[in-house]
Amino acid sequence: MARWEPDSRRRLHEAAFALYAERGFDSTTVAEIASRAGLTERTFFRHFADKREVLFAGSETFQQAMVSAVAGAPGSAAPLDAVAAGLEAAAAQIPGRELARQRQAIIVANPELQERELIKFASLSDALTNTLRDRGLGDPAARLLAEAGLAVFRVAFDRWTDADADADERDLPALIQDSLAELRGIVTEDSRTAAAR
Amino acid sequence: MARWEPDSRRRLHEAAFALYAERGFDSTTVAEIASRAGLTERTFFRHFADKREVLFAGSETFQQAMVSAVAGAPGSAAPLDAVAAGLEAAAAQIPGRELARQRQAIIVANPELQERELIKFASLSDALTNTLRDRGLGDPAARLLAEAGLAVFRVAFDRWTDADADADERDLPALIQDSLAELRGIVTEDSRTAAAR
DNA sequence: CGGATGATGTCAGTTACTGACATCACTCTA
DNA sequence: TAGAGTGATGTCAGTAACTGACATCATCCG
Repeated sequence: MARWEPDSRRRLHEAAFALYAERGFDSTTVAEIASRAGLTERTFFRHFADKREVLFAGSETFQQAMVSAVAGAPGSAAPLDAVAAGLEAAAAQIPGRELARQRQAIIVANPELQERELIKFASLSDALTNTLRDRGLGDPAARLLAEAGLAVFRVAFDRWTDADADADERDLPALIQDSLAELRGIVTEDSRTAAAR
Repeated sequence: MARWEPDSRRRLHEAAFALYAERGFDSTTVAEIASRAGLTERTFFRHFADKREVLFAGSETFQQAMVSAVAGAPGSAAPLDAVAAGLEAAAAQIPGRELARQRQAIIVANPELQERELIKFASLSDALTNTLRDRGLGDPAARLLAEAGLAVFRVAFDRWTDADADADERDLPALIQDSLAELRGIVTEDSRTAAAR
C-alpha cells in the first residue's frame, strides 16, 4: 500500500470547491478543506499558493492553449481569425457548464476573488499581445486586438453560464462565433450608422 | 488641548506611504504604521479597510470628478469630447508628479497592489459606462468608449510618471490630449492604412 | 451641570500563511 | 540486498492581518 493516497492535489481541489459552494468562500477555512481531503493545512499550501488560487488552478493550461493556437494559426490567416482560433482552443479547456456556473457564482460573490480574476485576465492579455506581436502586428494594434478578443470571450462566456439550465442552449464555441460576429459588425459598420446607435 | 490630534487619517496615510516607500509594502506592518502616526493598530483599521486601501484613498474623489465632468459636459458635445473632459477633471485630482511616481513604484512592486488597482479601474469603467449611457449612448458603444477612455488615461499617466525627472516634461493634461489624438488617429484611419502598421 | 457622542485605546481571538525539521514508503545504486 | 537518497507529507511554532466587545474621556448640547 502506498504511503500516501495519490491524488492529494485533486482531492484538495474538490474539497475546496465543494466547501466554497456550500458555505461560501469567506466562511470556509483552509483547515476545513484540508480535513475534508484527509490532509493537513500545511499540505494545502504546498499545492496552492493561497486560498484563492484553488479557483484559478487551470489558468496556466488555459493561457497556454490560447497562446499556442494563436501562434500556430497559418501565417496567412487574418489576425482576428488567429485570435478566434485561440479563443476556441481556450474554450475547449473549460470542463462543464455546471461547474463553470458554480465557479462563477463563487467568484462574483467575493471581491477578493474578482481581484484575482482580473489579474489573471491581465496576464492573459499580456501573453496574447506578445503572441500577436510575434505574428508581426504593430504595437497599439496587438494590444487592442488582444483586449477585444478577451472581451469577446467574456461576453460569450457570460451568455453561456447565464443561460437557463433547462433550455438546451448553444455551446460555448458557437457563442464565441456569435460574439465575434458582433464585434466584426460594430467595427466594420460605417461611422454614420454607429453614431446613431 | 484637544483629546486627540486632529488629523489621524492624514497622519496614518503619510506614515504608511513613507514606510511603504522606504521598506516596501510587504516588509511594513500595520503596527509600525500606527506607531509612527502615534496611534494604535486598531485605529488604522477604523480609517482604512485594509493595508492596501491606503494607497487608493483618493479613488472615490477621483471617480466622482470624472463622472461629474462627463455628466456635466454640454449635451451637444460628442461622446469622446465628454470623456476627454472627464479625464482632465480626474487628472486635476492627482497631487504631484513625484508622489505619483513613488506611489506607482510601490504598486508595480507588489502583485496584491496590482490586483487592487485593477479592481479600482474596473469600478471606474463601470461608472463611466453608466454615465455615458445616461448621455444616450447605446450598450456596446458606452462600454467600449469607457474602456478606450481609460486606456488613454493609462497611457498618458504612464508617460507622465516614466518621464525623466530632470527634463521639464509636458504636464498630464497635455499628455492626455496627445494620447487622445493618437486614439482618434487609429480609429479614424482607413483600414488599408491600419493593416499596414 | 450632567448626560450623550464619538474617536480612540485595550484586549482577546481567529485565521491565512511561512519556515524548520521530522518521518517514512519507495527507489536507486553499490 | 543493505543502505543511502528522494520526495510528499506531518508537526510545530511563529508572524501578522483583521475583527468584535468593551472601556475611556474630552467635547458638546440641552
